[in-house]
Amino acid sequence: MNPNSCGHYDPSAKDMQQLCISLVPIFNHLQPEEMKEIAATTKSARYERNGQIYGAGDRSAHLYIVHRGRVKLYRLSESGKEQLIRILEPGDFMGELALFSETVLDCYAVAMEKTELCTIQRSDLQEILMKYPAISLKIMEEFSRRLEQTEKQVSSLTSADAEGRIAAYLVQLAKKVDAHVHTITLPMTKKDLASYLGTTPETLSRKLAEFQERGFIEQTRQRDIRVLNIEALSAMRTK
Amino acid sequence: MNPNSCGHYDPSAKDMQQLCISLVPIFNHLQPEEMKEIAATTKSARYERNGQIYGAGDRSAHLYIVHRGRVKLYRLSESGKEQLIRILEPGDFMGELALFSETVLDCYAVAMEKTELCTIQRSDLQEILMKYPAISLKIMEEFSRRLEQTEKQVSSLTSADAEGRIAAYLVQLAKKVDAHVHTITLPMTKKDLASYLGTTPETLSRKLAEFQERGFIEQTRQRDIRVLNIEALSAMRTK
DNA sequence: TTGTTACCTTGATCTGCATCAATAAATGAA
DNA sequence: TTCATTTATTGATGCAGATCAAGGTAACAA
Repeated sequence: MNPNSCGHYDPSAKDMQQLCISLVPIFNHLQPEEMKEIAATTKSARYERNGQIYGAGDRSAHLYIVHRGRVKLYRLSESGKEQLIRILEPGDFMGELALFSETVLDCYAVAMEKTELCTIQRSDLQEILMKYPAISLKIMEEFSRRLEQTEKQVSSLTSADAEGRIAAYLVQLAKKVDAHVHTITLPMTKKDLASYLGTTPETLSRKLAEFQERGFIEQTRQRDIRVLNIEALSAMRTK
Repeated sequence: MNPNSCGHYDPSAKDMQQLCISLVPIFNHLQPEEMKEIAATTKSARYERNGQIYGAGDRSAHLYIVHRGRVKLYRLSESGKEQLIRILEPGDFMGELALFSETVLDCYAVAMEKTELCTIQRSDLQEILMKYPAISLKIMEEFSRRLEQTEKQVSSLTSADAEGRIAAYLVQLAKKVDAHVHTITLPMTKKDLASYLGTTPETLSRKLAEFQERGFIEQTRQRDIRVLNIEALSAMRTK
């Protein structure tokens, strides 16, 4: 699917496009002229909240790089249930499968808020990669990070129960923020989080209530949680 | 871990090493001289059945390419249970995480049979990739394939029950072999397969027995299964 | 060959959590 | 602001499958 058919292409914002290139990790190590050259091959696209970037069944041959905003990637199961794959933040990219194999996309990409993407066409990117091999190294770095992350997700699904997975997720989030504050904000709805963790909203809700009961956490607002006892949560992975 | 400390390094088999390079998909598209150049930087290592190639906690900076034999990659859960990540066959590679990030390995690699690997050092590979950018494209292709595969595994763990996952696995195997024969051989023990599918050997055994009861399959020898009704199995994914 | 070990199978039990249902609360649009 | 829709919570119920146990079988080493 051409991004222009959903989003808005703004041909006048050349500087902004270059900015996009200079912001994302896979390109921001290049020389200014190199960036300029690449920027010339990219297009920019904007999406409103809930705007669909692509859907299952599309045949895209683009690499999408998130410049601003957030994108939700999900699959639909047989029964129509939404399974969250991951959330992309600025600097992340998607669509790479279509770049290397001639496959049909099997998941949906939707903007979670006002979002701006850079897109690069398959053929253009391949030329760029042949010319600037260092970019490939960056992309592979990102690939391996994501592969590691996804493999760990498989591990946690097979080796921990729902309670353990939820606890581990909170610990992981808490460790990212300031070590003393430990107030975290869930990056998505609890419904989506439940899907991501391989459980249901009901179970997630119950487990969080139980953690609070036991004094491990305190739920302040809708998606804000203060972690009070990170050790107890850490000790929770079972099996 | 240096492969030479576990396996046997055979410095006289230069031709064999070159052969190794010429056999794996990420290198076999190169010109003969290019292959020769790369072969000069690789080492060969042999492992006996059950020989450990590396273990969790090791700090490897090698890319391992399977030349002959099969390698089992697994993680140990908190409780010491083995979780199978994947099985590598000739042409597959592993250890790529260590090539791009300075992380400690968190899984085990063990030869399932007499196995021969090529190893390339991190620094050597990075030089090669900068010199021959086409290799990076091949590696990224493989990365994206694996990422897709792993993401699908996550999907199946969250969206299908054990019965559905087992059925889907059989279908997938059956589709790989000759369409008319439909006799498949499990590539691993049922214990490992259960781990891979996120269930227990007991459940796997029971479900296979049930499938046989219902006439969908026929279990011949230990790991041989004749698929009699692939449609019924396909229709089994639930949720 | 024999012994040893690991693997597989079947039975009985028990529990974690999905599911269905019914409010309540929050969010975004108008 | 108000209304409509999505999201979150809490209760009651049922079942798939994990776990424990024990006997049978295949694989491998000596």
